[in-house]
Amino acid sequence: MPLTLHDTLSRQPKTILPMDGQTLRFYCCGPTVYGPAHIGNFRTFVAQDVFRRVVEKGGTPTRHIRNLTDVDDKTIRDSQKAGKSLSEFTRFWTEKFHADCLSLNLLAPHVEPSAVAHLPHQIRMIETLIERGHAYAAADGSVYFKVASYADYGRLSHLEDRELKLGASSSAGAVDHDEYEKDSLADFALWKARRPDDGPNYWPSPWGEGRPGWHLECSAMALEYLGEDFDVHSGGIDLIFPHHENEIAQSCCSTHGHFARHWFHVTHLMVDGGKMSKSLGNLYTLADLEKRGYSAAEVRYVLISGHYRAPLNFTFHSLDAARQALQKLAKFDKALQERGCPALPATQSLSPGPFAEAWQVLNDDLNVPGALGAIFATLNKTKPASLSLDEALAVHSGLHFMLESLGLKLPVPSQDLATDVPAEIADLAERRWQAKNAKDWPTADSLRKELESLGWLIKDSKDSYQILPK
RNA sequence: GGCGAGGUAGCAAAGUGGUAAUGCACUGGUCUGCAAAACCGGUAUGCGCGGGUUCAAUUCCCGCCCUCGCCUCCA
Repeated sequence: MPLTLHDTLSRQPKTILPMDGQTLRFYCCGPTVYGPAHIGNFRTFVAQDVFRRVVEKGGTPTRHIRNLTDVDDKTIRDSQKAGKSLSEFTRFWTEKFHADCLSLNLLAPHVEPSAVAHLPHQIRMIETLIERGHAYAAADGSVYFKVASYADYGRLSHLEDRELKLGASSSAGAVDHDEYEKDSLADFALWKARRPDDGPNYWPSPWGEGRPGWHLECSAMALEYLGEDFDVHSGGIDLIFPHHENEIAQSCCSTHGHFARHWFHVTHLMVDGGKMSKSLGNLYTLADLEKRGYSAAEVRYVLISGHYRAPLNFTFHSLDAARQALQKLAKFDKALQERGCPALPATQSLSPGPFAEAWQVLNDDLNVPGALGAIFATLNKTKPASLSLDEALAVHSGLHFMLESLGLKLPVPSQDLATDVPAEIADLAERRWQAKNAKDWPTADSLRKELESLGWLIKDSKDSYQILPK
């Protein structure tokens, strides 16, 4: 079953097949490591992760590259503010990022190149662009890409006549005073000449000391690790313009390739119906949510619970819903285990089995919410206790095939959570049990109420009872 | 102003030219001394608004309203 995915460039759904017939090569724009990534950033990375998992589950190996932007205005500014060297500063945030990725069950990219580590590659690309007449050095030592030299500029973002429309832009007046050297307002920096406030963060180049422009790193690293031509390029929807537009221009002008064949963009996450922003106080990191008692798995569930091309509204209620949904899956899995299935399939599941519909839906433009719906529909009509062992094993294997495709790890069912019950609580519970057995309902009920107010719930069964944290 | 995405039950969110998946919440039942948990049910005559096409539209077409994103370095 081939995966189809919407392509931003052609605005059409396209079948995803590796152009070399073997490995699907794809590049994702990674984070700028100057602070903790927020859940909006992670919506994109999680969507890319599901994409990779579905491709691999479908039987196609992948080569996944995701860069780290470890030199730009923000990293330079904030590292100096923190009194740290750029590399020390970005290493710290890179490690934080990796820890979050691990918590969210993101598969590590095959290569995670950093901009600073690929300066020669970027310089080489600039030299080629200058030789071919697509770039020019300004008097101050900066180098710019000449947008007018590339006829196809604007195809991705559909802004063919950008310069004419600049007057309508609200930010048109905010021309960067440092970029007055440009021939045209539309031209963008490939190399930025050293400035006093860069501190010690500059490198030598044929045009003098300075640092690479942001757009260039992705082009250079994609070329290095994927070649001139590769299958899929991905990022947040905000990167379409100018970042990806510029990447296409640089890459196509410095090689003879077509660059990425397919563009996969993930729509932004909204919070409480609006944009996430620090000033509104609704910008959350994974750590913020964990502090409030939510697990990374629950966050992941919320992030994939909307289609990647539709805006998704993040709320705490949706986190609570995710918790219950995961519990429902976990309880079903437990029931299968009680029917004789192993905790996890002995080997990686190879087919969706009874969840074929969910798998099919998932392969139609990565419709995760549709797939989740189909999974629950199958769940609701399957009674583990009434299955033969073979049937149970097929359901179990299919379920895990789908969970692996979505990168969902099941929590421990809440009633199985081992908790330390304080002696005082255990004592109250025991007294209530005695009262109950003595049919002294008023005493039993008041003790149960007391326990509840202390944060503990009692779950009775025939011959015993369980104490659970509320 | 230009380009793009979206408006479906209390919340979230799929989907289809023939009468609306799924999760949460709510609610009825079974069970229980009563609860909780679990299990079995129920819950949008309706899919932003107004026209049109059609035997039939939430789904196609036209117009309008609203929300969100981008328009030079924000995933």
